[in-house]
Amino acid sequence: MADNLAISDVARVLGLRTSAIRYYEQIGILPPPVRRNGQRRYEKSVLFRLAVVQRAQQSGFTLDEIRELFFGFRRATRPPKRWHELSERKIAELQLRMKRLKLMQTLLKQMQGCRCNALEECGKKLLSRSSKERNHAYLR
Amino acid sequence: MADNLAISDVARVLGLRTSAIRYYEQIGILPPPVRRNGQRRYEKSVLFRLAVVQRAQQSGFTLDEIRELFFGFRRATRPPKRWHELSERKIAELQLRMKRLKLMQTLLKQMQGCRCNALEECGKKLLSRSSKERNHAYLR
DNA sequence: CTACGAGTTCAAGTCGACTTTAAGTCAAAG
DNA sequence: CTTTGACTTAAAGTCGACTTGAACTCGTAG
Repeated sequence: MADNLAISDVARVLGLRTSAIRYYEQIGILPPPVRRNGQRRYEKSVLFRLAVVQRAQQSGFTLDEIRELFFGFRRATRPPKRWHELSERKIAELQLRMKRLKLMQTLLKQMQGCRCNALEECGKKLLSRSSKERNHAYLR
Repeated sequence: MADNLAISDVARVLGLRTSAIRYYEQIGILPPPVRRNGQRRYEKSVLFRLAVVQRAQQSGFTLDEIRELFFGFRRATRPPKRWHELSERKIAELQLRMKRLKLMQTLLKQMQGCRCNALEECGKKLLSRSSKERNHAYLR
């Protein structure tokens, strides 16, 4: 696969629409690429960048967060303190998210075991738990 | 805490706005409650239901999925086969999501270690991996 | 020369999940 | 009585993340 990819090539590899790629450029997730006859030509590195963007989105980050987190500082200059704090928070957030997914999984499994009141019982647990959590503002 | 909760009580306990609760009723996530002088009065069970809804949302389920998954069959009748399959898929989906969060966490940690090209390298790995995955349509 | 396929821009449209606004009802307090 | 505060409805608005549509420009193939 050569460099100088057309926008449709990039789209195909990543499973995106070309409109999404233009949109990313517009909001500063992708840098404006070189042009040939007015058309965008990309180098391979954009594919790696987009792959990270996709995964970060699947991890629940917004495009604004992604821009900040991954492209918010000049490479070759070490991540500044502000970024370090941000990522530290995000790492903790991911940890919490994972715990919650695990709980959700457990609930679904319980429901499968035909514990038909699992829903209500689980709701009770969640409720008492979240009233505790609400005191030390944990997420967002 | 008595039964016969006003909509504002429910909202306060769950940390929602009243408008969200009315919206849930409208789209069938909550059953229409009894009314007193035209006003909605809820029993405690609605709190448990909403707690589950919130967690499911945080786990990445849409409201449509939540309605199907959790309120899509009459309680007391054991979950039908169709539901069982659906939840089986959702459980697998959660597993995949968790794996991805873990990967994301690893990436962030690598970037913290000032491996400033971690981003590009990680992108490469993700890309080669996802071209494999695309063959056995894994999610959605 | 013209027709095509792929690209371009800019503005407007869509979707999910709500929120906001406007106008109205009701019971209890002053 | 009138005011207050909490509720009601229906319709319109918002936000993020794109998509769609209309009108246009290219280079190449016939």
